[in-house]
Amino acid sequence: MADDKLEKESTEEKIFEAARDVFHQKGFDGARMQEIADRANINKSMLHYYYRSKDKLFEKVYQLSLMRAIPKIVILLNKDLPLEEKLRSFVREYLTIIKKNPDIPSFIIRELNTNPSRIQEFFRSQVVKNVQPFIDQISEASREGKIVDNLPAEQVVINLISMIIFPFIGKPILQILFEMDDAGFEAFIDQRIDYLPDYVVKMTLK
Amino acid sequence: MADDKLEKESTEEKIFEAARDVFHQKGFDGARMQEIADRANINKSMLHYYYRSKDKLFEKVYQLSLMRAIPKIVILLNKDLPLEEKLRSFVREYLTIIKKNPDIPSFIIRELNTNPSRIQEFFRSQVVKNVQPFIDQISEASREGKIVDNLPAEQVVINLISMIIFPFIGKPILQILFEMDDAGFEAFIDQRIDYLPDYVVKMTLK
DNA sequence: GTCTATATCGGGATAGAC
DNA sequence: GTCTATCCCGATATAGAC
Repeated sequence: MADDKLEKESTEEKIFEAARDVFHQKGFDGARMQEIADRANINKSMLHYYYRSKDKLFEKVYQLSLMRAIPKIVILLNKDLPLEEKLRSFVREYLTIIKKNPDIPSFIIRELNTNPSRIQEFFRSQVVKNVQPFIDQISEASREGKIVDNLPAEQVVINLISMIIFPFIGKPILQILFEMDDAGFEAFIDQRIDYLPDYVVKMTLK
Repeated sequence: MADDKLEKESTEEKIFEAARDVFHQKGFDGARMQEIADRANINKSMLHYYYRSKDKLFEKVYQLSLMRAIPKIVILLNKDLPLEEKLRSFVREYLTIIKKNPDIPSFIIRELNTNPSRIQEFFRSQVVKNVQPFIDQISEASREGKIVDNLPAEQVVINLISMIIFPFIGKPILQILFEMDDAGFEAFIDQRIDYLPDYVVKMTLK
């Protein structure tokens, strides 16, 4: 999807976009250089001309995928906002970003579970320290007795992330279970964007 | 884990268990017949002697994995219980089962997202009709105004499943984010088994 | 920069001896 | 049933002409 753009677009870009699509769908192990070439409508040897190897190409793809999924969120988490407001906008923003890149979660999760080492360093260096203020803010609130059931921050955070990310990862199940087509799924996500921010606040804060 | 059993165990069983471990960790595409053979401590050609092909072996593995993860749950969902009780036990039972087979969720989700056709038929034939009564029960409750925010059944169900399954899939993220080792993760799950059943009821029913 | 041809290798699968 | 040797294909990667 996404193209049929007859506009001029460099071979390098065409390759990258094709690679992104294929890696996202099939994962590193399932991806075939030939399929990437076909989708980019170029000769297979061009892949190596521009990117040297499958590994290097993959590296580029997942770094950009992570960059696209994470930094915008992280900025939000570092702002000096009351927890309630931060929860609300975290859920809304995150859902909105993923909606635009709906195959990134399953891609990242797949690679993370299949080949952790390749990708873990990015998390450790880029994500952890930026999420820490948010975690601290929740821990603080919990100590002050403001969190439902006095849950520790880990539980609150995982509940948040679960409800935001999982629907995209579980899309195939969802579509079978509720006989949804792609349009139905999008409507389903829009509904989530609508109610989930307030819902999360309600289920988290006393 | 799980072995070092010096007891006699048939070659066929050793192969199956090794295959299960490798397929669960690496997925179909990432798995290597050689690695399975090594782990089972047998010769590679034995794999073909007993299971003909990688495809056939995989088929056996994922069918058993699904069988292990799903039927017990499904029975529960068909019982004639009040919704509140059903929610509570659904969450508790499901968490407990997955805790014993913690790598199954990411395995199933990976294959479902990577190669849907292979696995979708099972869901369609085995799962959907058995989950339907549960879905109907929730829809009914929603019509009667008993569900928080009057959420439709799809949203309720996905919220449930998300909170149950995602922590296992997201384990690598969790472990980085909260500097958890495996013991820490298990404690984290035990905590969920403890609070989540009631928590879910509270956030779902008025 | 783009193509064709080819090298190289890994991995699934089979043959056949024991 | 178990082993060794080998086949064969598919996939990454490179060489080299244009």
